[in-house]
Amino acid sequence: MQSRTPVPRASGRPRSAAADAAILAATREALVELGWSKLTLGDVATRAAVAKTTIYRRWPGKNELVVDAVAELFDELRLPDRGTLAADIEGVVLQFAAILARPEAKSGLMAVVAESTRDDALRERIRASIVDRQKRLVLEGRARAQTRGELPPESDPEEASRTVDLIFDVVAGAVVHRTLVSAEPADEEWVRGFTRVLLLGLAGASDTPNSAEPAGSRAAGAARVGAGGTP
Amino acid sequence: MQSRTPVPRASGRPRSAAADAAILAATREALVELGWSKLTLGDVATRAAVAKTTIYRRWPGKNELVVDAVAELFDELRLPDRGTLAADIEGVVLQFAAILARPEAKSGLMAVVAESTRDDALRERIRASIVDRQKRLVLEGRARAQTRGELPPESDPEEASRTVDLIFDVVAGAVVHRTLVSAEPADEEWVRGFTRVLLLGLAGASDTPNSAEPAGSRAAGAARVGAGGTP
DNA sequence: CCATTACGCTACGACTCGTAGCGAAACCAC
DNA sequence: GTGGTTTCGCTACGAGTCGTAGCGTAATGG
Repeated sequence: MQSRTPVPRASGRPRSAAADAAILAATREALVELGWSKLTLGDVATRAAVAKTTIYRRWPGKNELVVDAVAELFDELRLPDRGTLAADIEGVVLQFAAILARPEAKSGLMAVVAESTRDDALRERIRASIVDRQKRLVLEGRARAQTRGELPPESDPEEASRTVDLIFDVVAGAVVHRTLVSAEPADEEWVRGFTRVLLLGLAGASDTPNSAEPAGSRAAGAARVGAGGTP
Repeated sequence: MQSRTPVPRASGRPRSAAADAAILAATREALVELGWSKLTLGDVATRAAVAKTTIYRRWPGKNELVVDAVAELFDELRLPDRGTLAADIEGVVLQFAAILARPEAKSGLMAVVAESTRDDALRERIRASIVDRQKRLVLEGRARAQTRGELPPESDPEEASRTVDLIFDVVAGAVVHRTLVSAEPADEEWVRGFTRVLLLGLAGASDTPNSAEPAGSRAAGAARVGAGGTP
C-alpha cells in the first residue's frame, strides 16, 4: 500500500518490508505519546530501530509518513450486512467512531488534513489512501439498500453521485466534529439519533430530486420514507 | 475578547490595544501566505512591527494566538430572519462556508483543533471563542422556528439539548468536511441539498423522540413535517 | 518624583530539520 | 565466486526555530 517502489527495480539490496512496518508502527506509537506537534522523525527512527536517513529515503516528510501510518487504522473498516440500511449505517458509523476515538487517529488525521489545505499532493495522498476507502463503503451500502428496495434505483447518475458525496460529507463530517470539536463520544445513543435523522432526510429528499424553490414547504412526500426495515 | 488581563492591574504602562490588533492581523496574514506549519512567531512579530517578546507576554504560544486570530473571522456570523427555517439555515450555512473558504481559516482552524486533542486548555479556548458563538446561532434559529410553528416547542429540555448538539455537529461537520477534506465548494446548490436533507430528517425525527428499536421501520409519522414555510 | 508595568532590542542554549558522506550488507547476473 | 547495484546504519553538519533572560527606555498612576 505504501510501497514507494519508484520503478521496477532490477537489482540491488531490496528494501526491508519489516522496516516499513516498524516505522509506521513507531509513528503511531509516537502519535499516541507525543501528539502531532511534538513528533519528530528522529524519535520515530529511534523507536523503529532504524536510521533517520532510512525514513527520509521512503517518505518525503512527516506529513506523508503520518498519512500512511493513520491510513492503516482504517483498513479494518468493514460493512457487514445487518439486514437494513439503518443497521448498516449504524454499524459502520460506530466503527468509524471507534477508530477516530483512538488518540493516534485524533492527533494525526486532523493535522494532516490541515496541512493538506496548502499541499495538493498531500491532499491527493489522503484522498487515495483514506477518504476513498471510506467512500467506497457508502457506495456499497447504497447498492445494498437498492437491492433490498429501501432506496430507489439511481435514475440520474450525476444526481446519484452528488447524493453520495453529500452523504459522505455529512456522515464523516458529523462524526469527526462530534469526536474532535465537541469532544464527546459518538456512542450508540448518538449514532442512533444521527442515523434516524440522516435516513429520514434522505428518504424524504429522494422523491423531490431538486427544485428551484428556496426549500421549506415540501414535506408531504416524506411519507414514502424508509420502506423496508424490520420486515 | 482576547484581552488577557490577568488581574485588574493597578498601575503601570497599559498594554497597547493597537498592538493586539496588529498582531492578530499579522497572524492572519501569515496564515494566508505561509500556512500553519511554516508560520513562526518571529515572522508575525516582524509583520506586526512589534518585538517577539511582546507576543509571548500576551499569548502562551502559537496555538492560542492562532485561535484568537481565527476567532475574529467568525464575528461576522449573523442570523437574519429570512422567513422560514429552511431559508435561515441556508443563509447561515452559506456564511459559515464563506468564512471556511478563506485560506487563513482553512489552514489555521483545523490545525488548532488537531492540537486541541492533546491540550484541554486549548480545546476550552476554542470552545469559548469559536464554537459557542456558532452554537448560539443554532439555538436562536431553533427558537425562531418554534415561534413560527415550524418546530414543536421543546418538551423534554434534555432531549432538546441533545438535538441541538446533534444539529450542530451535523451542520458544522458537514461544511467543514466538504470544504477541507473533499476540497469542493459549499456553494448554493450544495447547501440547498444539504438543508433539504437536514430539515426533512429533523422534522421526521421530532415525532419519535427516541425508541429502543434499532431504527429503520418508523417513517409514516414523517408526514407531520415542515409545517409552515411559504405560508 | 517614584513605583510599576509594558515595550523594543539583543543574545543565548537547546532543539529539530533535512542532507551529505562513508563503509558495510544484501541482493542479482554472470 | 565476482562484480555491479541498491539499501542500510552511522556520524556530522549548517540552517532555522524556539522560548527565555537581561537591559535600557517609555508610559501610566499615586
